Amino acid sequence: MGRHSCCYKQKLRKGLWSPEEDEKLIKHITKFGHGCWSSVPKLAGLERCGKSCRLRWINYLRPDLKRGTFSQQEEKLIIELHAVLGNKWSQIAAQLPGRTDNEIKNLWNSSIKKKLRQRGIDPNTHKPLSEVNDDRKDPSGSNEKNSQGSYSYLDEKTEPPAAAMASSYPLIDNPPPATHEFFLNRFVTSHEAPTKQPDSHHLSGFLPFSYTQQPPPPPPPTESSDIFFNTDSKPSSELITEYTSGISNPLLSALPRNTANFQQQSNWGSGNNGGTGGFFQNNGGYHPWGLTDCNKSQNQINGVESEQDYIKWNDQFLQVPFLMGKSAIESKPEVNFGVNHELYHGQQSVDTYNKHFQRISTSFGHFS
DNA sequence: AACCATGACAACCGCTCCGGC
DNA sequence: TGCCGGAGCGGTTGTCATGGT
Repeated sequence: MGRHSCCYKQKLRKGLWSPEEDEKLIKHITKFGHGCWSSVPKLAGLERCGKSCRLRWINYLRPDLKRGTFSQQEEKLIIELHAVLGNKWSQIAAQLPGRTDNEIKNLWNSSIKKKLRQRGIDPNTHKPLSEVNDDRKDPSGSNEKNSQGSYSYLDEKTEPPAAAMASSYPLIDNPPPATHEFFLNRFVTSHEAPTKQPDSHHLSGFLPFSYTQQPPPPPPPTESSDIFFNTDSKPSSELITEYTSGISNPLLSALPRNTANFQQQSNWGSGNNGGTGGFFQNNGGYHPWGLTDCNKSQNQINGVESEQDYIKWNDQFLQVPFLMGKSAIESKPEVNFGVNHELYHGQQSVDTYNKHFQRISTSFGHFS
């Protein structure tokens, strides 16, 4: 327990990642996928533990991350999800495409908590502070609605929704009785009826998506992923220049922010990339992060894999078309995993489905 | 200009879970 | 069945930027 076993083996770097380390990690994962995280540092030439590499990739380098400040809608959603799920940051993050659990957790702790308290809401229980403090009975009568007849956590004239969550959820149309019990029931139900016609395009494992007004998730690829999946991509050096010189390409703005800061503070991006293939080295269209398996031979991972193997590998990647873009979905509709239950091979239990979804969404980030 | 407080965010740590053997 | 190692999660700490005094 405790520190990851790989960390004991050698002196490993800790602390902030340098641009050079980032580049090594990105290059390795875009080319080979991460496979076993414990093997990544060695293969990528990093003096880091695998755990650190994983964290850096998932929370920062992954191309499908949505950078930038959270929108008010996102904040609302986080609050609503937190009311249901508690500090299950990874599950909350799963409902916010492009956001990481760490990011959400930080936002919660640094900002949202405070906002809620200012509004008189206890961030832990989502009940009025007064109710939490003196445990008053029947607090519902004291709650007031806003002009729209609903509660809003983020509006200035906000009243706590704890007792009236049903009417508070802005995303919910004709809501059921709110409360954790409802959601828990919903959760159970979703697992009990694997063959049931999905009532929306959303996964039903966590939330009552049938009540949401959210449109079905669009055929995935995020803008940022297009950078990597683009088969006629620009030379990497050009991309780097474009990115580091003012983010002229909107697609590139989705990339980590402080790499640009690093650029200011170091010579990263100045052309001295150590003679490597460049930051965004293209791999013929598809990049297999997250889908390697630990059985892949070291030789293959070390860059001597055959073309055929690589094609197979890309084929495997195509099994997750929602990450690949519309064309991938159209070409393989039968494996339209992640869109609804029926299309997920129809036969598999929802448990399996959810499990796979969890795994893949974790590995790849989240579809949007 | 120097110091301090605060906030945002990146990263680490400790732990649990899970699959393979 | 128990052990082990890898992956992942949530809590916490560290670092840096910024604003106020």
